Amino acid sequence: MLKIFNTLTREKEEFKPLTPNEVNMYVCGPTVYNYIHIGNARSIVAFDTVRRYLEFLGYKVKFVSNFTDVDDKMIKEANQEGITVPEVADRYIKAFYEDIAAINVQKATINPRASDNIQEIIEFVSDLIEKGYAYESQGDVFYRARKFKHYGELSGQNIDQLVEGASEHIGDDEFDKKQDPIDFALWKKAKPNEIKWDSPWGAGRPGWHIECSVMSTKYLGDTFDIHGGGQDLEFPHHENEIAQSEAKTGQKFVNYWMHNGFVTVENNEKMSKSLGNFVTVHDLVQKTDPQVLRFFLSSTHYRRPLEYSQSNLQKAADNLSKIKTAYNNLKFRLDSAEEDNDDSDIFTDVATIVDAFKEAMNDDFNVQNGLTEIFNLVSLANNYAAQDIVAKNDVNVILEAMVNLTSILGVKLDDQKDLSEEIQQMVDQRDQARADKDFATSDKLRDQLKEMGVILEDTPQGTRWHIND
RNA sequence: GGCGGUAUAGCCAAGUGGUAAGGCAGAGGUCUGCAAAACCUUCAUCACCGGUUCAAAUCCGGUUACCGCCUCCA
Repeated sequence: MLKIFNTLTREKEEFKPLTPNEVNMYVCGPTVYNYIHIGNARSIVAFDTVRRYLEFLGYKVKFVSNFTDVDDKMIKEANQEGITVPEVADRYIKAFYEDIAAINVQKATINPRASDNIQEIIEFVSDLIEKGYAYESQGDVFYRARKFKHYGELSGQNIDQLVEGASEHIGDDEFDKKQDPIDFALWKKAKPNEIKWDSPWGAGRPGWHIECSVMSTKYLGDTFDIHGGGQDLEFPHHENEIAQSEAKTGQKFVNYWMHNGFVTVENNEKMSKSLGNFVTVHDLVQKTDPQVLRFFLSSTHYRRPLEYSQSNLQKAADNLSKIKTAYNNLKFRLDSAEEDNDDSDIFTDVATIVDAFKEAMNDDFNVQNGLTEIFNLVSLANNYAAQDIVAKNDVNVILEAMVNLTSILGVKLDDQKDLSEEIQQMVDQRDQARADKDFATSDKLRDQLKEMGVILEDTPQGTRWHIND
C-alpha cells in the first residue's frame, strides 16, 4: 500500500486515486527564459521517479507539466536579446527537451504552454469575476484572497500575518490598485511594447498562478490526484492555485500535494536563479556523465535537501559504478552459464528483495531504503557470479530485477558498448600471451588498452572487459 | 515578526520506545602470475540540557546552530 506525504495535511496518507489504476498528476514546469539548472532538474527528476514508480505498480499515469512562456522574465529576456517572447520560449523549450532526455526523464503526456491557453484563461478569470472572487482594477484583474475561506491552509499561513508580510514588499502603485495587499494578479494590463492579448479588461497577459489552474483542470479535470512542485511554490503559487480553482469549480482541487526539497550549494544555501549560484544541466552534462547526474538527483529522498558538490557527485558516480559493475560482471557469466536450474533459491531471494524494495518505496518513495535493497541485489549478483557453476535462468532473474529496480530511479544499466575489431584483436593477443605465460607482453597490452580506456579483468571464465569513462 | 524544515560515524544516509540499516572513503585479510573486480573482518551511542520510562536517536519541555517560505524562483 502506497503512502504519500501530503503537504496539505502534513501527514503520510494512503494513496487512493480517483479512478482505480489511473493517476492524474500535474507538476509545475519551468519558466522558459533560460536553461534549466540542477535545482529545476531535481524537481523534474523527483516527479519522474514518482511517475516511474507509479507505473511500476501498474498505474496508468497521465502526467501534465506546463511551460510558463509569458511573464516578466520572458519579456525581459526577449527585450535584451531583441527577439520576440515566443522565440525565447521556443529556444529554451527545445533545450529543455534535450536536457531532460540526457538525464533520462520521460516526456510528459502533455506539456501545455500558457500562451496556447489564453482563451481558456480569459474565460476562467471572467468566471471568477462573475462569482465575486475577482475584480478588475485599472486594466488589471485581481483575486480577492480574503473571500476564499481556505486561503492559507496549504502553507499554514494566517491571512492577517500574510498581510503584514505582503505590505513590506508591495509597491505603491500596486497598493492603489489592490483592495487588499494579499490580493494577487490574475490578469496584467500590458505596458507599451509588451506581448499582449485582447481581453474584456483591455490588452494584457495572464498572471502567473492562473495558468496552472487553467491548464491542470483543462487536462485533468476539476479534481485530480497529485500536484507537485518545489517547496518554494507552496506559497504563494500553490496556495493561489487552490484559491482560484476551488472558487471556480466548487470542487476540491487536488487530493495529494507533493513538494520536493531544494538543491543547495555551500553553506546549505538554496540554488536559485535569483541568487545566481546555479549550474545548468546544459553545462554540467558536458563534463559529467548524465547518468551520474540522474542517479545523484534521484537517489536522495525527494523531500530532503540535496547538496550539490563535486564530492557528492563523485559519491553518486562511485555508487552507480558499483551497481553497474555488478550487473556487467553477472551478465558476463551468461556465456559460461549452464542450462536452467529447476530447483533454485535465487528466485525466492530475488523476490524477497523486490518485495522489500516495494515496501520501502511505498513509504512515501523512500529511495534510500530502496537503494539498500538494490545493494542487496548487487551483493546477491556478486556472490552468484563468483560461483563455479551458474544457471542461465538464475542469472537472468537477477539481471532482470536489477534493471527493473534501477530503471525506477531512471538509471540504465545495460549500456555496455561493443569493442572495435582492432581492440578485440589486442585482447585476443593478450589472452594468448597469458596462456604462454609471457606476462611481460600481456601486461604491456593490458596497459596499452587501459590507455585507450578499456579495462581488462581476468576471471576463471576468461577475460572480462569494461569501458572506463 | 509569522510559518516550515534540518541537526545520526571522515562523508552521504536509514531508523518514531527495546538497545544504531545501507553506500562511499579508511584499515586488515582472502582470491590473482601481477592486477582489477569480488568476498570476509573492522569502523558511531545519535547538536546540547532536563524530564517521562524497566528501556529513548526515537516521547515531553527547553536551548543552540543552519536553511527555506512570507517578493520572481523547482
